[in-house]
Amino acid sequence: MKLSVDEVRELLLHKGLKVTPQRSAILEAVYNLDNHPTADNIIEYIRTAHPHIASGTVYKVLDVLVDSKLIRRVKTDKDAMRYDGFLENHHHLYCADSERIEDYEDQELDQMLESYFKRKDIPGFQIDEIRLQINGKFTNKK
Amino acid sequence: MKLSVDEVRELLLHKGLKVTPQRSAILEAVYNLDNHPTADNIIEYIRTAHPHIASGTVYKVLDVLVDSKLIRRVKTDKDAMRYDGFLENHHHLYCADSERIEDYEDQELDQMLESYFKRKDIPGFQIDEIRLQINGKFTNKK
DNA sequence: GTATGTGCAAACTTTTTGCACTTCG
DNA sequence: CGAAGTGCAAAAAGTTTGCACATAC
Repeated sequence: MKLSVDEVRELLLHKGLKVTPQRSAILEAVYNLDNHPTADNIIEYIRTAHPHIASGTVYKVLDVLVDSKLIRRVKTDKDAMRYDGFLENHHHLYCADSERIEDYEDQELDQMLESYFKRKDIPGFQIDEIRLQINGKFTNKK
Repeated sequence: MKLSVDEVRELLLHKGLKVTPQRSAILEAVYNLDNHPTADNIIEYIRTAHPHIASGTVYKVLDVLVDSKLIRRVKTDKDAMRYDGFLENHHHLYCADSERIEDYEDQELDQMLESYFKRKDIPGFQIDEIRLQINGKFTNKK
């Protein structure tokens, strides 16, 4: 998924956020880096075009983008948080060896889970969303 | 799940690990603290009985225990890693508001997922295990 | 013009590391 | 006894914070 600066601008405005060059660059970076980048990956990527951005700013902007649901945080077993610009509901394939994370989308699976949990109530818990962590190994090269 | 020091000793020996007071105390702590504790929670808990344990040791031991599959790391959206002493395959209920995490076990669900992914191959990926992150809100008090 | 965002640097939290000393088997 | 584990303290890595200055609307 590649987005232009204009499309990114639209996304920000649509959420009622002020459009700044930093926000545009960071949002564009998360969408265009498709490897579920860390904050550090994002900073490095942005600095090629935008050398004076402060890392504190990147963290602050990432928080804003997560809060307004333009991007998501991705859980990992490692220390650094990773980010995800894929908007539709989806799951993740994790490979512990390579630390590679790929998106996995499957509507049939989502429907199956939805009808399952509609039937099978969890006492004392109200479900917002279900995400699968599919752990295993990639058998192809990237 | 409450374990005695002797049961903990057995678990360590069974994995071919040397038994030390620190390892026993840490493993016991992870099993007996049922709130998916952080390293800090574990240190605090152990120090009541074992005041001189070094935090570096706790981190080293936790790594060993995770490697030998006696405990698991639990992914969260927050900074601190959490640990889980529940051995059987299970899923997690997450509440972002309260940071509470509960275990969720359901064999019917596991069977459904297993047969689904047996049928639906993911090209280029070999599945080891599937875990659900069920995000939502707890409606009862703890 | 004003509320909001950014840069910078310092601080903070969590985790890792190196090395001398200790302990388990 | 020897290999492996521990304590300690220092440092690394990732992230947050406070405040003066700059910018979007």
